Amino acid sequence: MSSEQVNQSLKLFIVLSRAYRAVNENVNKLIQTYGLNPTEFAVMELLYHKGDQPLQQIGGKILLASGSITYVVDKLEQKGLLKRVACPKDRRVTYAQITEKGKSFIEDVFPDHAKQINMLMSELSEDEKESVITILKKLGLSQSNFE
Amino acid sequence: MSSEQVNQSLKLFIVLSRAYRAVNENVNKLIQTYGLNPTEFAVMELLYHKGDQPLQQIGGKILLASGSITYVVDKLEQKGLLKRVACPKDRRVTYAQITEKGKSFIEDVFPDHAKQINMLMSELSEDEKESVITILKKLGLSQSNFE
DNA sequence: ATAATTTATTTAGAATTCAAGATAATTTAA
DNA sequence: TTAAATTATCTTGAATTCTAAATAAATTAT
Repeated sequence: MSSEQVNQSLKLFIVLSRAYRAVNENVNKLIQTYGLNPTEFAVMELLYHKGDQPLQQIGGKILLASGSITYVVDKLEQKGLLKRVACPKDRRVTYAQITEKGKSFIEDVFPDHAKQINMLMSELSEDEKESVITILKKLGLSQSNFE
Repeated sequence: MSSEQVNQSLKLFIVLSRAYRAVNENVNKLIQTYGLNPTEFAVMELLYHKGDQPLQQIGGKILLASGSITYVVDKLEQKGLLKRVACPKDRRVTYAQITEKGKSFIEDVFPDHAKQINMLMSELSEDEKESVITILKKLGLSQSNFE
């Protein structure tokens, strides 16, 4: 393993971090204008696009500890954007389910949200996007080899 | 702007987020073994590689609010890894400066740290790394156009 | 030179997250 | 069947981050 190779990997890590944080900071500012924080918005997107979710699963999908899920779901429930629904088959399990108000919220906000994200990516050509998607997907998936 | 283009951008955002978070989670586990948290480690790396920094600048470079810088620098100062040095030319400014202990710490830890990060990137070829670096650099730099 | 504005750091308090343990339900194994 | 182990959620307390305001110094404009 050459030291040049190591340097290239370090550089990749730095560039990946900077790009993600820079994009994410812009996306987070967007989300704030909807009156939610990024975690809350992630939960709403998940429920809207993937349907009801056991609380447990939410943690896995948006990378959040179990205690934090309770907190976020409490807040969204207070805002009327989702409700807890007991699982009839397994009484340990609680589903988070989007409400009508929650559905309207996402439907109001999401089309413009997507366009704004497209704007943030507008410096890249379609081919560049395609190739980054392919390579980063590979990189992301490989990370479970190192747990 | 076609809806296919928007979908591609959304996909890029998701893949970028997942890849970053997955890699970062592995890197953070590494850093924990050194007895620092990721923010503290980032400050130490910055001081080691880029020399003394006005507190203000640290915030810009590792994306941290001014109040948080005070907190992190306090902790590193308590651990003896850096010290505050007054700027003689501008008495508003305080520099963070790495101590001998801090220098030894980084020198002990960094070579292996870099190798481990290289390992985390080992699923990608040199060419793939090169092309992601180029494209993500462009993406990252373009984000200031949207502030 | 003085007042107003800007810049750097710190303080204070709130929000968010995590880790560890508590509780409750289910499953497994003796 | 009962005990032990596992799984899901919630509670608690600590750690980390943010925002906004306070303080202090420097700069700009009158």
